[in-house]
Amino acid sequence: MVPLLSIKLLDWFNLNARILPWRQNPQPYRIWIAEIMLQQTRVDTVIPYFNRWMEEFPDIRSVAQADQVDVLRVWEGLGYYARARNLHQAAQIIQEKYHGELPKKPEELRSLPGIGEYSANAIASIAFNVDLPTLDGNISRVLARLIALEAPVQDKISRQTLLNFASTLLPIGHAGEFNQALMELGALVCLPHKPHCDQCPLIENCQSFTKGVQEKIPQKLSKKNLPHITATAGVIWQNHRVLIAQRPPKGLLGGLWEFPGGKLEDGETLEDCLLRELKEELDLPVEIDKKIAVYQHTYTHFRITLHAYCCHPLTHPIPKPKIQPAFYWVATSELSQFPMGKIDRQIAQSIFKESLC
DNA sequence: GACGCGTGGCC
DNA sequence: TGGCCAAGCGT
Repeated sequence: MVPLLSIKLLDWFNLNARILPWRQNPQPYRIWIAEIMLQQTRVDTVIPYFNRWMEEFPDIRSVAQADQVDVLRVWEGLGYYARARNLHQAAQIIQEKYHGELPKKPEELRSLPGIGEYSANAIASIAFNVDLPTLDGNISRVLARLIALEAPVQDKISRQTLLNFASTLLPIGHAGEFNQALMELGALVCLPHKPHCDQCPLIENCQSFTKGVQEKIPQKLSKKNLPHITATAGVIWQNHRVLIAQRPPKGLLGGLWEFPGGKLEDGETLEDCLLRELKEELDLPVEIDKKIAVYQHTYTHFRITLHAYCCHPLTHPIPKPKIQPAFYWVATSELSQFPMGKIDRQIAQSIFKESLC
């Protein structure tokens, strides 16, 4: 027996579902890639990345066989780069352990790097129509409003309550549509701010609307203020080439390339900071020429003001590529081949276009 | 369980 | 314009 609420939701979804690339041709591989890209990322942002990914990597084997630099290059700009590294690793595991086919069992999906509780059930239900509920930000908000859940949805007890509720609503044989319908309703109607309750197919079932508390649910957790750091980076020139370094394989912008530099310490001038960092990282004394630009950027957990300078080496021999940390001297025309975060890409663009220094 | 992890868009 | 996110995962 399918609850009336679920019937209304599925009917609404049939009429209002957006046409999206991964819905046009819902192969398990495409669903998997879409789910990973959509983690913490808007649909409009994902669409061009998804399409380009499918051109570069049409199947799991092509991902597994790719070099990490090519995977990161396609991912550049999408953020949370561990997703790309995990996708790459997962593709290789699928090749070796699952004969190149995405596994269907939720627990096997869950064991792959980058696939957690949400994604395992989302992929199993959407790609393989396994009858399982799942919780993401949208679904949690929609369900919490339906039952006027006052506790934060992140709480363990809340999550269990919402998952149990979802289970009672789940239409057997249609879990994939049901989960997508809840997410779509959350994305298009049951918005975090100013939800469009007048357009909602579930308005008669919504305890929050009845009580007029839909804007207060789900309860928001207070956020901490972001610390602010100042840093420097050097564009070091030698024979019409510049030096770029690869970041450590994990952590912030892991595996991406950057112009070397680092954080400003207490009582240090910007120039002192840059000279110290280049000495520490590269054992390279330089002359600082002129400032290129100052960049402001906000990451998830801190803000940064980065001062970029043109530099020239003072000694020979100049450093040669090593293994980890790797670094290269590259022509400005080659910079686009190396995946970079936002700030370093801006620096690379400006020195390429304007031939600075 | 808390924290680290990107970016672009919104008002 | 700065704060607040937006289809979470790994440690």
